[in-house]
Amino acid sequence: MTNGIVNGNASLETQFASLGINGAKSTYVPPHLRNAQRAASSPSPSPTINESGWNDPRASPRGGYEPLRGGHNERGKPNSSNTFGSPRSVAASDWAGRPSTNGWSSRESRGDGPARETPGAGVWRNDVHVIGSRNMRLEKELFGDPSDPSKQHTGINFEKYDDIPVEATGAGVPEPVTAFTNPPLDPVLLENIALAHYSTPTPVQKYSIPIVAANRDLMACAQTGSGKTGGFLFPILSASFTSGPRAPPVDPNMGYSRTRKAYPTALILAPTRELVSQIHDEARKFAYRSWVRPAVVYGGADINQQLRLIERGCDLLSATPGRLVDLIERGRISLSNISYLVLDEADRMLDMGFEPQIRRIVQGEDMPGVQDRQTLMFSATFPRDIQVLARDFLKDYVFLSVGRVGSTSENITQKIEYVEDQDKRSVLLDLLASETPGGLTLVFVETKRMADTLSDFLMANHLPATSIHGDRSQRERETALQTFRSGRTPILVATAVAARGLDIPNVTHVINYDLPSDIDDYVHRIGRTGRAGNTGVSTAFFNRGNKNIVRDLMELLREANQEIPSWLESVIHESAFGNNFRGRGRGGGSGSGGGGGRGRGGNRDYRQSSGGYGGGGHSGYGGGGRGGYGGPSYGGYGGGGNSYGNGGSSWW
DNA sequence: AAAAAAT
Repeated sequence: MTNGIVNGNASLETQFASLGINGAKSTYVPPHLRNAQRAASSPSPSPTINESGWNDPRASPRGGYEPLRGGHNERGKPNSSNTFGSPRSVAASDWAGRPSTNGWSSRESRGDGPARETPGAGVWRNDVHVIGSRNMRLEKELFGDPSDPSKQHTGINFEKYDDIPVEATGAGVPEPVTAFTNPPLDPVLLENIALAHYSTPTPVQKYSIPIVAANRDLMACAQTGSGKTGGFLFPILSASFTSGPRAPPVDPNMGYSRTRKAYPTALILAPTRELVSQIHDEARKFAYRSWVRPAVVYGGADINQQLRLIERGCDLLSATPGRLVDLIERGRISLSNISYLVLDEADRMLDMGFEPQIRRIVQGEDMPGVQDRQTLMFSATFPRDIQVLARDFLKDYVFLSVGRVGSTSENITQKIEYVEDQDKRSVLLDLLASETPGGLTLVFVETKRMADTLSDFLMANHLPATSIHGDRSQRERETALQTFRSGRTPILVATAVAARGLDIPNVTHVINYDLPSDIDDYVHRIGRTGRAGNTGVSTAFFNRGNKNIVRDLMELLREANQEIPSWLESVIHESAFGNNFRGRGRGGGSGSGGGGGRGRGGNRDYRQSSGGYGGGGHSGYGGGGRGGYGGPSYGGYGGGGNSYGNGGSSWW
């Protein structure tokens, strides 16, 4: 939810203008930064100038903060007892000799006194969670109101979820919860959950809440729309609210370094900037009124802005790997305080070549070892490289497999049209012409160039379209997303950057102008519609160039009870002989690959397969047959040679 | 083959 512009179009202009007024270069400030700054700025800001926070002397990199020597003294208190590493001299009952918990991470927690407290933000003081006062303006910004369609809450709350198959395996799986209740969740979190109008936990949440509460690690095969974000935010925030901040370590450079270092206690890694931004927005909701300060860092945005915001509080950090590594190298973020690590869309991150950065972050820096933190990993699939990552990053984890939410849900009608490449444009125009007004249409293409040319083409035809892809600037990307969300440009042409995770309410139609070559991508793409119990339509343009996906596509359509055009059947026969493009290990390409297996490892807990490493084979899952979802397509690697299919490698 | 991501 890219917010910040919800107050109207003027808001954006005003904020850019205010940047100019302050004599700064007109650096682009992404929406969430504007919000965070506003939230952090003084309680009674003068309307426009302070909106950006830049006029607040405390926001200045030089002028604002206290000198660092001597640690982070609380304003108005004697300096002597507040140095990092030296016990605080406070009443015996409270701090228990801990150093300044929460570090410098918020002014409030440094005891700035009530006058400086930010409305809507709490503090951890004297071992007590002091809840911040309510702030209606912030509440409206975070949770929206019923009249704001761009803030509708999605992906949560429907009975349909009861039908989604969930499998939890591992030693001693905690019983799932059935509701958001006080034990195990912190009351403050419950209030925020209520504000967000979430009434019932989704399957992922039902399991993840007790799993994390029991200090277990989690490997979850689940897709967005399954309430994944809440699945990790709820238990982590709940535990954080209850137990308070973890004491930051003594930094040997503290007295000399010019810069402050942030010591987040929770880290969330995700593959794309927009996704990270969206997670951060959720975190802001559920951290409301608590001592936890969410922060976010990603590339393409002004790093100095991000640094300033980090200095204002960085307890729960959402990040893309590259920018995080950068900030670690600059010595501005330490991971030594991490209690919770979340890898979201892990398979996607590996696909994108993030493994070196991720390994560096998790294993090559100062993050506590696997035994000293809790790790949650989310992935749509569970191919071998993810299994290896799970083995390295997780300890005795619970494996959770949630059925495919997007595709199996019958609220998406999937249509496949045979369209030759040269006809695609005119077919698209026809399709868009027959669109019912009020809905949003997402058009997926394979290349960035195509995204540009196609959106240009649509605009030339007087259609309100925009585009998003990785070669556009971050500013353009966010503007595109915002105008799309708000309905000002109800047609968005997108590359894979928008395929996963983005939660955009009211997308009524997903058009696969170009089909992806990977069925998982297809599933994610169509999952952008039909959310929140709404119905959605997906149309795919298929031609002979898409042979590589036809088998998986048919399987999927069948699974989802969708109509399968007869010509599609003939294409599969065309390609059945000659080039066996899938080389599906044993079975010679017959349909026995198993529903959902997709030659990629499916989403089974491999530890239960014979030959799997590490796992104590416990029972509970028969393992035979097509179990509704994620049928076993491999016989466990390690034993039996190459039955593992092509393990995610390409066939060409 | 393409996309994404630190600069």
